[in-house]
Amino acid sequence: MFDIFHQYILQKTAGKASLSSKERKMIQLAFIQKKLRKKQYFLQEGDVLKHHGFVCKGCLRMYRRDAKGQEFISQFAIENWWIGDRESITSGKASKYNIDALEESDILLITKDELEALSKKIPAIQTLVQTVQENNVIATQNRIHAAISFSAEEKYLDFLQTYPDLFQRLPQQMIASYLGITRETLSRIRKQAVPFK
Amino acid sequence: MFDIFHQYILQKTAGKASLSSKERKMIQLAFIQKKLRKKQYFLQEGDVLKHHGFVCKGCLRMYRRDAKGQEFISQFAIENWWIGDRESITSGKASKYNIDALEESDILLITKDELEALSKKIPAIQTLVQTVQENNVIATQNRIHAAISFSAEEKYLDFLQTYPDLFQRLPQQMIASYLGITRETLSRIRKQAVPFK
DNA sequence: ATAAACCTGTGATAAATATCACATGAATTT
DNA sequence: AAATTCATGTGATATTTATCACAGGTTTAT
Repeated sequence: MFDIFHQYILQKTAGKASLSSKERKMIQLAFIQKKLRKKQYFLQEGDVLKHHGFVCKGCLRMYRRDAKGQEFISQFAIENWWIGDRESITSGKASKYNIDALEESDILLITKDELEALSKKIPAIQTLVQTVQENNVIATQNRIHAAISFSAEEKYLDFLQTYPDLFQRLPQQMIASYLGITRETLSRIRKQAVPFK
Repeated sequence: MFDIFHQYILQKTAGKASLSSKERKMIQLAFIQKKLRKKQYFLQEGDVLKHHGFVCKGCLRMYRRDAKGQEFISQFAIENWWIGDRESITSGKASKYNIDALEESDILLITKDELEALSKKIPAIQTLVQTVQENNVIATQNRIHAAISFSAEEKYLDFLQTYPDLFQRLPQQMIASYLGITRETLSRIRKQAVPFK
Protein backbone atom coordinates (compact mmCIF):
# COMPACT_ATOMS: atom_id res chain seq x y z
CA MET A 1 0.00 0.00 0.00
CA PHE A 2 2.78 2.41 0.83
CA ASP A 3 4.29 2.02 -2.60
CA ILE A 4 1.11 3.45 -4.02
CA PHE A 5 1.12 6.30 -1.56
CA HIS A 6 4.76 7.14 -2.20
CA GLN A 7 4.20 7.21 -5.91
CA TYR A 8 1.18 9.40 -5.37
CA ILE A 9 3.26 11.91 -3.43
CA LEU A 10 5.86 12.10 -6.15
CA GLN A 11 3.21 12.61 -8.75
CA LYS A 12 1.36 15.30 -6.80
CA THR A 13 4.44 17.26 -5.91
CA ALA A 14 5.65 16.90 -9.49
CA GLY A 15 9.29 16.33 -8.72
CA LYS A 16 9.51 19.39 -6.50
CA ALA A 17 10.20 17.08 -3.62
CA SER A 18 11.20 13.49 -3.13
CA LEU A 19 11.29 11.22 -0.12
CA SER A 20 14.28 10.12 1.93
CA SER A 21 14.16 6.66 3.44
CA LYS A 22 13.82 8.31 6.83
CA GLU A 23 10.77 10.16 5.65
CA ARG A 24 9.32 6.98 4.24
CA LYS A 25 9.69 5.37 7.61
CA MET A 26 7.92 8.25 9.33
CA ILE A 27 5.08 7.94 6.90
CA GLN A 28 4.74 4.25 7.53
CA LEU A 29 4.54 4.87 11.25
CA ALA A 30 1.88 7.53 10.96
CA PHE A 31 -0.56 5.63 8.78
CA ILE A 32 -2.65 2.59 9.57
CA GLN A 33 -3.40 0.08 6.85
CA LYS A 34 -6.92 -1.17 6.49
CA LYS A 35 -8.73 -3.51 4.16
CA LEU A 36 -12.45 -3.19 3.56
CA ARG A 37 -14.72 -5.77 2.03
CA LYS A 38 -17.48 -4.74 -0.29
CA LYS A 39 -20.28 -3.00 1.67
CA GLN A 40 -18.14 -2.71 4.78
CA TYR A 41 -18.44 0.58 6.68
CA PHE A 42 -15.48 2.84 7.22
CA LEU A 43 -17.75 5.30 9.04
CA GLN A 44 -21.28 4.88 10.32
CA GLU A 45 -23.51 7.82 11.16
CA GLY A 46 -23.45 8.64 14.84
CA ASP A 47 -19.79 7.69 15.19
CA VAL A 48 -16.96 10.16 15.48
CA LEU A 49 -14.47 9.86 12.67
CA LYS A 50 -10.86 10.00 13.78
CA HIS A 51 -8.99 9.42 10.54
CA HIS A 52 -8.64 10.77 7.09
CA GLY A 53 -8.74 7.93 4.58
CA PHE A 54 -6.54 7.58 1.52
CA VAL A 55 -7.68 5.03 -1.04
CA CYS A 56 -4.90 2.83 -2.42
CA LYS A 57 -7.25 0.42 -4.14
CA GLY A 58 -10.99 0.16 -4.59
CA CYS A 59 -13.88 2.57 -4.31
CA LEU A 60 -15.81 4.15 -1.44
CA ARG A 61 -18.75 6.46 -1.13
CA MET A 62 -19.80 8.93 1.54
CA TYR A 63 -23.51 9.57 1.91
CA ARG A 64 -26.28 10.76 4.18
CA ARG A 65 -29.65 9.19 4.79
CA ASP A 66 -32.73 11.36 5.17
CA ALA A 67 -35.76 10.71 7.36
CA LYS A 68 -37.33 8.44 4.73
CA GLY A 69 -34.20 6.37 4.43
CA GLN A 70 -33.21 7.74 1.06
CA GLU A 71 -29.48 8.01 0.49
CA PHE A 72 -27.64 11.04 -0.91
CA ILE A 73 -24.05 10.63 -1.96
CA SER A 74 -21.71 13.51 -1.15
CA GLN A 75 -18.52 12.04 -2.41
CA PHE A 76 -16.89 9.11 -4.12
CA ALA A 77 -13.29 8.08 -3.71
CA ILE A 78 -11.23 5.78 -5.87
CA GLU A 79 -7.48 5.17 -6.07
CA ASN A 80 -5.44 8.21 -4.97
CA TRP A 81 -8.39 10.07 -3.51
CA TRP A 82 -8.92 11.12 0.06
CA ILE A 83 -12.17 10.62 1.87
CA GLY A 84 -13.62 11.55 5.24
CA ASP A 85 -16.18 13.70 6.99
CA ARG A 86 -14.11 16.79 7.71
CA GLU A 87 -16.66 18.16 10.10
CA SER A 88 -16.52 15.14 12.36
CA ILE A 89 -12.73 14.88 12.17
CA THR A 90 -12.22 18.56 12.94
CA SER A 91 -14.89 19.11 15.55
CA GLY A 92 -14.96 15.69 17.18
CA LYS A 93 -18.71 15.62 16.75
CA ALA A 94 -20.78 12.59 15.76
CA SER A 95 -21.01 12.29 12.02
CA LYS A 96 -24.20 12.57 10.00
CA TYR A 97 -22.55 10.61 7.21
CA ASN A 98 -21.83 7.03 6.32
CA ILE A 99 -18.84 5.88 4.37
CA ASP A 100 -18.69 2.40 2.94
CA ALA A 101 -16.89 0.39 0.30
CA LEU A 102 -18.48 -0.13 -3.10
CA GLU A 103 -15.68 -2.51 -3.99
CA GLU A 104 -13.14 -4.42 -1.98
CA SER A 105 -10.72 -1.68 -0.97
CA ASP A 106 -7.36 -0.94 0.60
CA ILE A 107 -7.09 2.30 2.51
CA LEU A 108 -4.52 4.13 4.59
CA LEU A 109 -5.71 5.95 7.69
CA ILE A 110 -4.18 8.89 9.47
CA THR A 111 -5.44 11.13 12.24
CA LYS A 112 -5.71 14.87 11.82
CA ASP A 113 -2.93 15.45 14.36
CA GLU A 114 -0.58 12.95 12.79
CA LEU A 115 -1.15 14.40 9.38
CA GLU A 116 -0.45 17.90 10.64
CA ALA A 117 2.68 16.71 12.37
CA LEU A 118 3.87 14.87 9.27
CA SER A 119 3.25 17.84 7.09
CA LYS A 120 5.38 20.00 9.35
CA LYS A 121 8.24 17.53 9.19
CA ILE A 122 8.06 16.49 5.54
CA PRO A 123 7.94 19.22 2.90
CA ALA A 124 6.53 16.89 0.27
CA ILE A 125 3.58 16.15 2.51
CA GLN A 126 2.99 19.79 3.19
CA THR A 127 2.89 20.56 -0.51
CA LEU A 128 0.64 17.60 -1.02
CA VAL A 129 -1.87 18.57 1.63
CA GLN A 130 -2.07 22.08 0.30
CA THR A 131 -2.51 20.95 -3.29
CA VAL A 132 -5.19 18.47 -2.38
CA GLN A 133 -7.01 21.10 -0.39
CA GLU A 134 -6.86 23.61 -3.22
CA ASN A 135 -8.13 21.09 -5.73
CA ASN A 136 -10.89 20.12 -3.42
CA VAL A 137 -12.04 23.70 -2.99
CA ILE A 138 -12.10 24.17 -6.74
CA ALA A 139 -13.93 20.93 -7.47
CA THR A 140 -16.46 21.76 -4.81
CA GLN A 141 -17.04 25.25 -6.15
CA ASN A 142 -17.78 23.72 -9.53
CA ARG A 143 -20.06 21.13 -8.05
CA ILE A 144 -22.14 23.73 -6.28
CA HIS A 145 -22.51 25.66 -9.47
CA ALA A 146 -23.62 22.53 -11.28
CA ALA A 147 -26.07 21.66 -8.52
CA ILE A 148 -27.81 25.03 -8.47
CA SER A 149 -27.77 25.88 -12.15
CA PHE A 150 -27.80 22.76 -14.30
CA SER A 151 -30.74 20.71 -15.53
CA ALA A 152 -30.67 16.97 -14.95
CA GLU A 153 -29.25 16.44 -18.42
CA GLU A 154 -26.54 19.04 -17.97
CA LYS A 155 -25.58 17.51 -14.66
CA TYR A 156 -25.20 14.16 -16.34
CA LEU A 157 -23.09 15.50 -19.19
CA ASP A 158 -20.95 17.48 -16.78
CA PHE A 159 -20.32 14.43 -14.65
CA LEU A 160 -19.46 12.38 -17.69
CA GLN A 161 -16.90 14.93 -18.75
CA THR A 162 -15.45 15.59 -15.33
CA TYR A 163 -15.28 12.00 -14.12
CA PRO A 164 -15.28 9.65 -17.10
CA ASP A 165 -13.44 7.02 -15.09
CA LEU A 166 -16.01 7.10 -12.29
CA PHE A 167 -18.79 6.91 -14.78
CA GLN A 168 -17.97 3.52 -16.15
CA ARG A 169 -17.09 2.15 -12.77
CA LEU A 170 -20.16 3.05 -10.72
CA PRO A 171 -23.74 1.79 -10.86
CA GLN A 172 -26.00 4.42 -12.37
CA GLN A 173 -28.16 4.72 -9.32
CA MET A 174 -25.11 5.87 -7.36
CA ILE A 175 -24.36 8.53 -9.91
CA ALA A 176 -27.98 9.66 -9.84
CA SER A 177 -27.80 9.96 -6.07
CA TYR A 178 -24.61 12.02 -6.36
CA LEU A 179 -26.22 14.32 -8.90
CA GLY A 180 -29.40 14.77 -6.91
CA ILE A 181 -31.71 13.19 -9.47
CA THR A 182 -33.58 9.89 -9.50
CA ARG A 183 -32.24 6.78 -11.18
CA GLU A 184 -35.25 6.76 -13.49
CA THR A 185 -34.56 10.26 -14.70
CA LEU A 186 -30.92 9.40 -15.30
CA SER A 187 -31.88 6.33 -17.24
CA ARG A 188 -34.22 8.31 -19.48
CA ILE A 189 -31.69 11.06 -20.03
CA ARG A 190 -29.02 8.59 -21.01
CA LYS A 191 -31.26 7.23 -23.70
CA GLN A 192 -31.65 10.54 -25.46
CA ALA A 193 -28.69 12.70 -24.50
CA VAL A 194 -25.79 12.76 -26.90
CA PRO A 195 -22.54 13.17 -25.06
CA PHE A 196 -20.69 14.99 -27.81
CA LYS A 197 -19.66 18.58 -27.61
CA MET B 1 -10.22 48.90 8.21
CA PHE B 2 -7.26 47.25 9.90
CA ASP B 3 -8.87 47.63 13.29
CA ILE B 4 -11.65 45.42 12.07
CA PHE B 5 -9.21 42.89 10.68
CA HIS B 6 -7.12 42.80 13.86
CA GLN B 7 -10.19 42.25 15.96
CA TYR B 8 -11.27 39.52 13.62
CA ILE B 9 -7.95 37.74 14.05
CA LEU B 10 -8.18 37.87 17.81
CA GLN B 11 -11.69 36.53 17.70
CA LYS B 12 -10.88 33.69 15.29
CA THR B 13 -7.79 32.57 17.14
CA ALA B 14 -9.70 32.84 20.42
CA GLY B 15 -6.93 34.32 22.50
CA LYS B 16 -4.46 31.61 21.48
CA ALA B 17 -2.42 34.29 19.80
CA SER B 18 -2.22 38.05 19.83
CA LEU B 19 -0.46 40.54 17.60
CA SER B 20 2.71 42.46 18.29
CA SER B 21 2.98 45.93 16.83
CA LYS B 22 5.58 44.60 14.43
CA GLU B 23 3.13 41.99 13.21
CA ARG B 24 0.47 44.63 12.78
CA LYS B 25 2.83 46.59 10.62
CA MET B 26 3.57 43.57 8.45
CA ILE B 27 -0.12 43.01 7.99
CA GLN B 28 -0.70 46.59 6.94
CA LEU B 29 2.03 46.32 4.35
CA ALA B 30 0.69 43.09 2.87
CA PHE B 31 -2.92 44.18 2.38
CA ILE B 32 -4.37 46.74 0.02
CA GLN B 33 -7.39 48.75 1.08
CA LYS B 34 -10.20 49.15 -1.36
CA LYS B 35 -13.60 50.78 -1.32
CA LEU B 36 -16.38 49.60 -3.59
CA ARG B 37 -19.52 51.46 -4.48
CA LYS B 38 -22.77 49.60 -4.82
CA LYS B 39 -22.76 47.49 -8.02
CA GLN B 40 -19.04 47.97 -8.54
CA TYR B 41 -17.14 44.91 -9.72
CA PHE B 42 -14.34 43.42 -7.72
CA LEU B 43 -13.93 40.72 -10.37
CA GLN B 44 -15.38 40.47 -13.83
CA GLU B 45 -15.55 37.22 -15.77
CA GLY B 46 -12.65 36.83 -18.13
CA ASP B 47 -10.24 38.57 -15.79
CA VAL B 48 -7.64 36.82 -13.68
CA LEU B 49 -8.15 37.38 -9.98
CA LYS B 50 -4.97 38.16 -8.10
CA HIS B 51 -6.23 38.82 -4.58
CA HIS B 52 -8.22 37.24 -1.86
CA GLY B 53 -10.74 39.71 -0.51
CA PHE B 54 -11.63 40.24 3.14
CA VAL B 55 -14.80 42.21 3.79
CA CYS B 56 -14.51 44.83 6.53
CA LYS B 57 -17.80 46.47 5.76
CA GLY B 58 -20.63 45.88 3.30
CA CYS B 59 -21.75 42.93 1.26
CA LEU B 60 -20.56 41.24 -1.93
CA ARG B 61 -21.71 38.37 -4.07
CA MET B 62 -19.91 36.00 -6.40
CA TYR B 63 -21.91 34.59 -9.31
CA ARG B 64 -21.79 33.05 -12.75
CA ARG B 65 -23.87 33.89 -15.75
CA ASP B 66 -25.11 31.14 -18.04
CA ALA B 67 -25.64 31.32 -21.80
CA LYS B 68 -29.07 32.91 -21.36
CA GLY B 69 -27.72 35.60 -19.09
CA GLN B 70 -29.23 34.12 -15.96
CA GLU B 71 -27.16 34.63 -12.82
CA PHE B 72 -26.31 31.99 -10.25
CA ILE B 73 -24.84 33.06 -6.96
CA SER B 74 -22.09 30.86 -5.52
CA GLN B 75 -21.28 32.87 -2.49
CA PHE B 76 -22.11 35.91 -0.42
CA ALA B 77 -19.71 37.76 1.82
CA ILE B 78 -20.47 40.24 4.55
CA GLU B 79 -18.30 41.63 7.34
CA ASN B 80 -15.52 39.24 8.38
CA TRP B 81 -15.94 36.93 5.42
CA TRP B 82 -13.45 36.15 2.72
CA ILE B 83 -14.35 36.08 -0.91
CA GLY B 84 -12.63 35.19 -4.16
CA ASP B 85 -12.53 32.71 -7.00
CA ARG B 86 -9.99 30.27 -5.69
CA GLU B 87 -9.60 28.60 -9.03
CA SER B 88 -8.53 31.79 -10.75
CA ILE B 89 -6.26 32.85 -7.89
CA THR B 90 -4.58 29.48 -7.68
CA SER B 91 -4.26 28.62 -11.32
CA GLY B 92 -3.89 32.08 -12.82
CA LYS B 93 -6.64 31.27 -15.28
CA ALA B 94 -9.36 33.64 -16.41
CA SER B 95 -12.31 33.52 -14.07
CA LYS B 96 -15.79 32.33 -15.01
CA TYR B 97 -17.20 34.32 -12.11
CA ASN B 98 -18.16 37.87 -11.33
CA ILE B 99 -17.91 39.46 -7.93
CA ASP B 100 -19.62 42.74 -7.20
CA ALA B 101 -20.83 44.80 -4.29
CA LEU B 102 -24.45 44.63 -3.18
CA GLU B 103 -23.82 47.47 -0.78
CA GLU B 104 -21.12 50.07 -0.48
CA SER B 105 -18.21 48.05 0.88
CA ASP B 106 -14.72 48.24 2.33
CA ILE B 107 -12.45 45.34 1.56
CA LEU B 108 -8.87 44.34 2.19
CA LEU B 109 -6.97 42.62 -0.61
CA ILE B 110 -4.03 40.28 -0.41
CA THR B 111 -2.32 38.10 -2.99
CA LYS B 112 -1.97 34.39 -2.54
CA ASP B 113 1.80 34.68 -2.15
CA GLU B 114 1.63 37.49 0.36
CA LEU B 115 -0.91 35.61 2.40
CA GLU B 116 1.24 32.49 2.40
CA ALA B 117 4.27 34.51 3.40
CA LEU B 118 2.38 36.25 6.19
CA SER B 119 1.03 33.02 7.50
CA LYS B 120 4.54 31.62 7.74
CA LYS B 121 5.71 34.63 9.71
CA ILE B 122 2.72 35.25 11.93
CA PRO B 123 1.33 32.31 13.90
CA ALA B 124 -2.04 34.00 14.41
CA ILE B 125 -2.46 34.29 10.67
CA GLN B 126 -1.55 30.68 10.15
CA THR B 127 -4.14 29.56 12.66
CA LEU B 128 -6.64 31.87 11.07
CA VAL B 129 -6.10 30.63 7.54
CA GLN B 130 -6.41 27.06 8.65
CA THR B 131 -9.57 27.70 10.63
CA VAL B 132 -11.20 29.60 7.82
CA GLN B 133 -10.34 26.84 5.41
CA GLU B 134 -11.76 24.16 7.68
CA ASN B 135 -14.98 26.06 8.21
CA ASN B 136 -15.29 26.63 4.53
CA VAL B 137 -14.92 22.96 3.77
CA ILE B 138 -17.59 22.11 6.30
CA ALA B 139 -20.04 24.77 5.14
CA THR B 140 -19.55 23.67 1.59
CA GLN B 141 -20.12 20.03 2.42
CA ASN B 142 -23.42 21.01 4.01
CA ARG B 143 -24.39 23.17 1.09
CA ILE B 144 -23.86 20.35 -1.37
CA HIS B 145 -26.01 18.08 0.70
CA ALA B 146 -28.74 20.70 0.80
CA ALA B 147 -28.51 21.27 -2.93
CA ILE B 148 -28.84 17.62 -3.90
CA SER B 149 -31.31 16.44 -1.29
CA PHE B 150 -33.60 19.25 -0.18
CA SER B 151 -36.85 20.47 -1.69
CA ALA B 152 -37.20 24.19 -2.38
CA GLU B 153 -38.94 24.66 0.94
CA GLU B 154 -36.28 22.78 2.87
CA LYS B 155 -33.58 24.83 1.17
CA TYR B 156 -35.29 27.98 2.28
CA LEU B 157 -35.70 26.86 5.88
CA ASP B 158 -32.13 25.64 6.00
CA PHE B 159 -30.83 28.96 4.73
CA LEU B 160 -32.95 30.84 7.22
CA GLN B 161 -31.51 28.82 10.05
CA THR B 162 -27.93 28.84 8.83
CA TYR B 163 -27.72 32.49 7.80
CA PRO B 164 -30.43 34.48 9.59
CA ASP B 165 -28.34 37.64 9.30
CA LEU B 166 -27.94 37.27 5.55
CA PHE B 167 -31.59 36.59 5.19
CA GLN B 168 -32.82 39.93 6.37
CA ARG B 169 -30.08 41.76 4.60
CA LEU B 170 -30.39 40.41 1.07
CA PRO B 171 -33.08 40.82 -1.58
CA GLN B 172 -35.06 37.64 -1.94
CA GLN B 173 -34.16 37.17 -5.55
CA MET B 174 -30.51 36.91 -4.53
CA ILE B 175 -31.30 34.25 -2.01
CA ALA B 176 -33.34 32.37 -4.57
CA SER B 177 -30.41 32.49 -6.96
CA TYR B 178 -28.10 31.17 -4.25
CA LEU B 179 -30.49 28.33 -3.47
CA GLY B 180 -30.98 27.38 -7.10
CA ILE B 181 -34.70 28.16 -7.22
CA THR B 182 -36.67 30.96 -8.87
CA ARG B 183 -37.70 34.10 -7.04
CA GLU B 184 -41.36 33.25 -7.67
CA THR B 185 -41.00 29.87 -6.03
CA LEU B 186 -39.26 31.44 -3.05
CA SER B 187 -42.00 34.02 -2.72
CA ARG B 188 -44.71 31.35 -2.73
CA ILE B 189 -42.86 29.19 -0.26
CA ARG B 190 -42.39 32.05 2.14
CA LYS B 191 -46.10 32.61 2.21
CA GLN B 192 -46.91 29.15 3.43
CA ALA B 193 -43.79 27.79 5.13
CA VAL B 194 -43.67 28.16 8.87
CA PRO B 195 -40.13 28.65 10.04
CA PHE B 196 -40.50 26.94 13.43
CA LYS B 197 -38.78 23.78 14.41
C1' DA C 1 -39.77 66.04 -7.88
C1' DT C 2 -40.16 63.01 -11.50
C1' DA C 3 -38.74 59.29 -14.10
C1' DA C 4 -36.61 55.06 -14.23
C1' DA C 5 -35.14 50.93 -12.29
C1' DC C 6 -35.82 47.49 -8.90
C1' DC C 7 -38.24 44.21 -5.92
C1' DT C 8 -42.02 41.26 -4.51
C1' DG C 9 -46.40 39.00 -5.03
C1' DT C 10 -49.63 36.38 -7.64
C1' DG C 11 -52.31 34.08 -11.38
C1' DA C 12 -52.27 30.96 -15.45
C1' DT C 13 -49.89 27.61 -17.70
C1' DA C 14 -45.97 24.70 -19.19
C1' DA C 15 -42.12 21.89 -18.43
C1' DA C 16 -39.15 19.08 -15.73
C1' DT C 17 -38.66 15.69 -12.61
C1' DA C 18 -40.40 12.36 -9.09
C1' DT C 19 -43.09 8.47 -7.81
C1' DC C 20 -45.03 4.00 -8.33
C1' DA C 21 -45.31 -0.31 -10.51
C1' DC C 22 -43.58 -3.91 -12.96
C1' DA C 23 -40.40 -6.56 -16.19
C1' DT C 24 -36.03 -8.37 -17.46
C1' DG C 25 -31.32 -9.64 -17.22
C1' DA C 26 -27.02 -9.73 -14.48
C1' DA C 27 -24.51 -10.56 -10.39
C1' DT C 28 -24.08 -12.62 -5.92
C1' DT C 29 -25.06 -15.88 -2.32
C1' DT C 30 -26.30 -20.38 -0.57
C1' DA D 1 -27.33 -24.79 -10.01
C1' DA D 2 -30.98 -22.57 -7.87
C1' DA D 3 -32.46 -18.87 -5.32
C1' DT D 4 -32.00 -14.35 -4.03
C1' DT D 5 -30.62 -9.78 -4.48
C1' DC D 6 -29.37 -6.05 -7.41
C1' DA D 7 -29.41 -2.93 -11.37
C1' DT D 8 -31.61 -0.88 -15.25
C1' DG D 9 -35.40 0.31 -18.37
C1' DT D 10 -39.92 1.93 -19.22
C1' DG D 11 -44.92 3.17 -18.91
C1' DA D 12 -48.54 5.85 -16.45
C1' DT D 13 -49.33 9.40 -13.52
C1' DA D 14 -48.55 12.92 -9.83
C1' DT D 15 -45.99 16.60 -8.00
C1' DT D 16 -42.84 20.14 -7.97
C1' DT D 17 -40.88 23.88 -9.91
C1' DA D 18 -40.21 27.07 -13.87
C1' DT D 19 -41.90 30.38 -17.09
C1' DC D 20 -44.50 34.26 -18.58
C1' DA D 21 -47.17 38.19 -17.68
C1' DC D 22 -48.56 41.92 -15.09
C1' DA D 23 -49.53 44.94 -10.94
C1' DG D 24 -48.12 47.74 -7.04
C1' DG D 25 -44.86 49.56 -3.94
C1' DT D 26 -40.18 51.00 -3.01
C1' DT D 27 -35.74 52.66 -3.88
C1' DT D 28 -32.43 55.05 -6.79
C1' DA D 29 -30.88 58.27 -10.21
C1' DT D 30 -31.49 62.59 -12.93
